[in-house]
Amino acid sequence: MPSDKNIELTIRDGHESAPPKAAKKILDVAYDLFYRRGIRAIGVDEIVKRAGVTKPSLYRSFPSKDELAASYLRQYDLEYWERFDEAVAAYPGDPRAQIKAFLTRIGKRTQVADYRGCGMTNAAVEYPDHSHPARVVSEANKQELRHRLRAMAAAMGAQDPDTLGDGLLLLIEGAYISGQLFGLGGPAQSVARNADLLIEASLKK
Amino acid sequence: MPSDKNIELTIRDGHESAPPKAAKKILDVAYDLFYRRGIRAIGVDEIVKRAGVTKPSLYRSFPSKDELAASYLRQYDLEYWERFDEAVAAYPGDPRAQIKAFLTRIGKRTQVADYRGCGMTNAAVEYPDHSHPARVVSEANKQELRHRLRAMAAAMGAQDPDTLGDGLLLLIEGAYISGQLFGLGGPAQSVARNADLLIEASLKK
DNA sequence: TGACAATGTTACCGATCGGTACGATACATG
DNA sequence: CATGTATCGTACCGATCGGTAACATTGTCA
Repeated sequence: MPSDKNIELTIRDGHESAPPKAAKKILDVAYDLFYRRGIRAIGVDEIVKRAGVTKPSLYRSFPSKDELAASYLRQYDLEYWERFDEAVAAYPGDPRAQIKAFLTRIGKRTQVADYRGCGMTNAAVEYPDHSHPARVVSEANKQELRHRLRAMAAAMGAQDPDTLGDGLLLLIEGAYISGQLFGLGGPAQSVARNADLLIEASLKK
Repeated sequence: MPSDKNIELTIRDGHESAPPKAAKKILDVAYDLFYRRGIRAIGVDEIVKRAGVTKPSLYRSFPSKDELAASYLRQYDLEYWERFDEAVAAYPGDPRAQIKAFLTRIGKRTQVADYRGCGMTNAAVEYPDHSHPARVVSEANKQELRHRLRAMAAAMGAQDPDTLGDGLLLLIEGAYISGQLFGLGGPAQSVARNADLLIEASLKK
């Protein structure tokens, strides 16, 4: 589900001129394959074959497979915050409703066969080395998520905003993982309700 | 941290007689390597080298790398429920305290550099294919965890036991994942407190 | 000592891994 | 039209992947 916007930002840092058309096709295919089947599970040969290009084309646009994986995650990051900001924009000034909307959406997404969870989370599991290009992007995304959740917990008047923000983060990560572990009917479908219960219990009385 | 007990149960289904000594060394090394660096990241050559054995020895005890990975997870499963049952045994008849003890332990374990989360969860992320031998073991472990948590939620008098049990599962999975994502000082350290808040809010008034 | 199971050794297999050298081809601009 | 530039495809690289064949060696126990 990569969008067409901002592709150039994820390729070669956007410093070069117009990005080659092949690069977009490669990134689109890599996005789909990396997300659905895992980064380590996909070889560059399969990517170029499915993209209808050749291997040298890939290495002209991306310095390595690891960097291609990082580009995939940068694209994922863009779309992630788009979804997040949609939920925020839907309920201006009401962080509790924003969280509820975001988690309801996550809960729905998990209830589909072959749901694969969060690409960021999965990449971090695949690459425990903190210096790996893909993991760097992943960790930055999660740090940002933590910041936002803690800020929203504070804005909704939590007794201990950091604890509530972290609790929401745990529920979200749990939903990503259990969504792909249990499939339909799994625990992830209750993430929004559990989050709301936790919020209710964490507000200043 | 593989223990010496019950090894034979995870090798060749335990139907044969005494397990070869080489098999234990192989499984121990594979356990450590698979857990710390990931299954896909480790080749059989590295396993046999670190175990001080040869490749044919590995394939005499394990039919394939995939089955070796499954054996690793069966061993992990044994030790997992040992830890779980310890927490249960520490507070007989008090499921809420049992949960609290288990989650406190998880929270502590996550607060160490290079924490790698749950081997079961990680394996499921590495192998999205539901028919993979390693994933079969992983999914069975998670189903069992869900059963137990829902039963405990019912035993502690939750208004909606299935929702609370699933909520606890989400928090636990979130702790495993965020533990390896954030390292020291991450959200996982608050898993026990958040679980207790959620429990409090979920009990029949 | 004989017998057997377990392990070791060495060498090998085809497939795939990530990555590249190099010449051909399209294309825009003068 | 010519010329340079960028993208293309063919073919190839060494390394590693999971897995095996054939045979020598060890250790144990009767």
